[in-house]
Amino acid sequence: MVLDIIHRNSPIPIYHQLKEILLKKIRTGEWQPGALIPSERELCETFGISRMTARQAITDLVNEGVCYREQGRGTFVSPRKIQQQLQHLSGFTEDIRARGQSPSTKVLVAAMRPANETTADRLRVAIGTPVFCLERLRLADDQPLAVERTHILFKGCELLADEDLEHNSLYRTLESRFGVLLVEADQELEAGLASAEDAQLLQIAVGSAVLYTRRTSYTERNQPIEYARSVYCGNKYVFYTHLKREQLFS
Amino acid sequence: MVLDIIHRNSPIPIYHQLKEILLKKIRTGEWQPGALIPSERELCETFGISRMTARQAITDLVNEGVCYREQGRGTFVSPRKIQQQLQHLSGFTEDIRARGQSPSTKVLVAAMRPANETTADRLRVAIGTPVFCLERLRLADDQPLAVERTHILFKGCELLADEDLEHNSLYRTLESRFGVLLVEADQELEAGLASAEDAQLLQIAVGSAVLYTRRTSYTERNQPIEYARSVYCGNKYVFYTHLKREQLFS
DNA sequence: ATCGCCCTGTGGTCTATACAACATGTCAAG
DNA sequence: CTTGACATGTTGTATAGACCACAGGGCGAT
Repeated sequence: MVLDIIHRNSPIPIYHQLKEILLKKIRTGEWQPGALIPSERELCETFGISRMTARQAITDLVNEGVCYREQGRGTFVSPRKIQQQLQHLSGFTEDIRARGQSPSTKVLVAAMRPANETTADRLRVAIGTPVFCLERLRLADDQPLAVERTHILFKGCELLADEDLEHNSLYRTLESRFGVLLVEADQELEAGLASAEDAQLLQIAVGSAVLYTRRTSYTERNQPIEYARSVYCGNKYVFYTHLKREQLFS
Repeated sequence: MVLDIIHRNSPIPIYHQLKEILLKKIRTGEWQPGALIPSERELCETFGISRMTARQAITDLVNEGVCYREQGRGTFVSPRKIQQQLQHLSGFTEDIRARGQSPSTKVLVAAMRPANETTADRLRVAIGTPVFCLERLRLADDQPLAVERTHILFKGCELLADEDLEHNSLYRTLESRFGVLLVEADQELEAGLASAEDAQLLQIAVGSAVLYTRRTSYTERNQPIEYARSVYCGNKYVFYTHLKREQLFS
């Protein structure tokens, strides 16, 4: 604690400096999840700042879910958490890596095709508009895990056919090679039974449990770029979500 | 504005009272999205409170996404959005109503029981700790749709046995009768096949597609209160989520 | 007409202080 | 041994005041 000091003439607000100091202790593991962090008054004393200022730093961390307070006891480091949200939009590649497995991909289809009714509706264009269709078998440790059928539409999307989408993440390719950044998505999940075609691809029995997902992804400008339908092996894939209640319209 | 007054001897904090007053103006549409709300100093003057107190109320609203600030200009009402997130934590009753169907419930079990290993782990207590177990069959338009098995633990949870949980929402009961507000949850979703027991309850064939969910719900203080396992009919229920990419730790 | 300064009002940061509410341990009275 | 009062330390709420940074309008100099 001694080496971390507050710079009073810095343009960076004191509460923000303190926040960074505390965050560092937590991220480096010096303060483990569940650990009691110094009390507000202790922080005032240590850094020579007002309690309200120390409190503001901690309040920020609490709002971000990094810490939680217990009146009369103190402030503690939150257990793990966070990170979850991001993974959902990071795609299959990152998802699998995050769980310590080795992802691989087999491209089944990668070509321009006219949009059917559902796809056209999701991407807000006319039926028959040519869109880039990508069908991929996704594997983890060489075990088939999902079939992903995605439809992409933006200016120049036909150039996706030249990309190596077996070894590169689709989302990273969109971002780095085409400057297309997907930041939001609506997703539906539904349980079902494996069809003959899906069963064969996934090497499971017809009628096995599978999870269907349908996802529409949007750019910052709220423009739909991707519509993806996927089929996941029921016994090999679990979806995680973190839900948060908003007070509005209670 | 004249009729809304702050009660100084109320046990409810002033900043919270102010927050409610502001929220009401927004919800009733008196202040439309994009509208400029009174300045912090103006609110101090109007309600006879300190600026820091007024500021705390507004800060809460900003953190909840209801308002946004612009330095040098003022504080404004946020454009819509939100709403989606809420539905996930609003529970079955609100979910079904939202889709225009009539929800009903049959309570199968409602009693205190010792926690098993999984439940104890999720609720962060010792194995065998008595928790309130609630098992309910959920129906929409009198059609069985899901079986919900939830375990709840907080001081006084045994009094839940006296509540009418067939006609009242569990979450609303927790909130209004016990002052327990669940604001966050971690949820897992997985596809599976109906077991004999679940199939009978849901009146479907054994081996039908079902969706399993496991959810741990937390209070504002990040304390786990509820651990729920549910089974949903695969062909009658679709989960919606809205995903958003977060910058955290970028 | 345009540029630039100043004034005013806004949110942003910070201090110093006070008391309330709650958790926990200590210790004396029963 | 148990109970209750008390002390201490924690976060929660609230006040009054100060100065900074920014936005925007007014107004004079050019």
